[in-house]
Amino acid sequence: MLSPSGRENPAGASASVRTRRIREFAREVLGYTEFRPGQERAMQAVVGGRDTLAVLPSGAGKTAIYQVAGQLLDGPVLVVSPLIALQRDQVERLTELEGEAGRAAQLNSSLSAADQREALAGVGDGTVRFLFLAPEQLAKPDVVDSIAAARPALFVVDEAHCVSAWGHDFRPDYLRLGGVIEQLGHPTVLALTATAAPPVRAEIVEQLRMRDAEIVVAGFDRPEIRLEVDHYADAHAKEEAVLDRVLTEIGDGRGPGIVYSATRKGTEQVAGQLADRGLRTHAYHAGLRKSEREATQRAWMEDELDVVVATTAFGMGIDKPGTRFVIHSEPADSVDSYYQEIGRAGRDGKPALAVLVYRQEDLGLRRFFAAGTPAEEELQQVAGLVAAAPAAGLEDGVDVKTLREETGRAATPLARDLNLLERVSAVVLDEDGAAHPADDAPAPGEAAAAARELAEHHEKVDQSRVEMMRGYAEITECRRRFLLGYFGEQLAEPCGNCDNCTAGTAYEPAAADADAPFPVETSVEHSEWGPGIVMRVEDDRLTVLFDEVGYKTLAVAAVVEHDLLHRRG
DNA sequence: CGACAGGCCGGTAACGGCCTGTCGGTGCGTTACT
Repeated sequence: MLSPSGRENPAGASASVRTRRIREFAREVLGYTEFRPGQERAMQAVVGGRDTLAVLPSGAGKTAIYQVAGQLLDGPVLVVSPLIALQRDQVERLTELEGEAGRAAQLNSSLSAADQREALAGVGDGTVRFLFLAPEQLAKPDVVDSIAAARPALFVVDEAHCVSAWGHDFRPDYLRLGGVIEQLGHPTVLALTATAAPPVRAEIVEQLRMRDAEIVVAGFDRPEIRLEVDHYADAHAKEEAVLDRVLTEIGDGRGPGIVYSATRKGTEQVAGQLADRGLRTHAYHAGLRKSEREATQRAWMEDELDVVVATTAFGMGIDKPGTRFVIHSEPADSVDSYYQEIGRAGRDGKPALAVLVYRQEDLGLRRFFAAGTPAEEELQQVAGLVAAAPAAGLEDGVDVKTLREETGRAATPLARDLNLLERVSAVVLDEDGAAHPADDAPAPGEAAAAARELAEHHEKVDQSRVEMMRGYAEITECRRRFLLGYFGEQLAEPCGNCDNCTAGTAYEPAAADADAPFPVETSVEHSEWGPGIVMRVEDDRLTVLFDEVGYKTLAVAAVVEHDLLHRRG
């Protein structure tokens, strides 16, 4: 079967023909002699036209999936990528294969208007096979129109956990990708990420409106990373401990490494103190000049630094296989983030170390960031102003600037309010970011109540994710077992490579038994919190992930005595 | 939620203690100005 371009169309071909074509292409063009776990299955699914979510560890060749699939499908491939720097790297990598895999281009605001037009024209005339862009580009109707006209074959969302982590307020265009995919006629969707717990996977599938999604999950375990948590009650003692751990590792010749701090100020303090002690180090956070950040990143990649002390700004797209340790001076906002961050150590497969230097109070900042359900009156005021706009003669809608003048509030919370109102179908945002009342919009009071409820739901889930981070820090059992369980994988034996295994506490409790009333992965229903899935069973406690309220830990005795949970399904 | 800075109080003055307010993370794009 030949497609109009004269290319064999594997979507219509049999599975065995697809397999042959995938293997040939991977060998000839990419030089693959064998696939890494999950890779070929994901390629199969995508080439067969199936929406696919692939959760594969870093370095497992996620890029190769769309390179191969993109070559075997008939039409351009869009790759949504969160950072312009990442897009640039990917384009460079693909350009090395140009001719075989097809030309790659990027579309973003760092290009001149002429270059942006050229990239879109290239997609239209078939000379550009891979187009890399940020979700914000797809908020522009003319961009979507010209891409739609080129009939894309594949829509890739790289670093797809950003949909759930950033979409709700920080980069709302991530949540609009589902609608964009529909506008493009629903090309095959491929979502890629290295770290996503089951609820994050579910959210990615839902937000991107993936149909009958094939979910490929491969090997979460990183046994080469030793896991440790050091507990401190005193802030000063904790700071000293961070410095000591770094100095010990570097002093013993195990380096280089990354220190993560929750605040910009924290990164500068720690970097300053490490520099005073003779280490080659730099702070890295989003408040530094671009040139400074690039210099630090380059020095890090070229082995000129012992340690980078960074906020979460450092990491995505930075792949340094010889990173020997990752030390956290504060807990991450979720186990998902934490695993992503420590996963930057030991990518060469050699032993590496992940230490969380933990103080319970440090979770406060994470709780603060997870909070932020706006007051209903605030939402109602915004909804009211938008609803009144047409009658007030504001035909171009209400923009954030106008709202600031009317309400006296800051732009960020107002943008968040508008996003919430948009998601409860009260408001429509146009390409300029101005708000218009939706058709059949609910009354402002009703809209505000619905929006508040939605925000509250997210807040509960986010807070429960912080609680799971606390759980990781405070368990006495095998830490790897906890981490893998969080991602839905069960480890049969304690790992032997975490502090609790070394101390022996990991072996003490009777391991989660099959005769527990609700074993791991049981579907349950709670009278107040609704349906959920048992994620963890300890001696006397159960952790359940509820659809509506996130993770909850329940005492087994209370569950039995008050008949709190029922099996489902 | 918690750390920290600044102001205020107290029948000495200097400084310790309390209260109050502010701030804290991630990046795209656009625009104004060098």
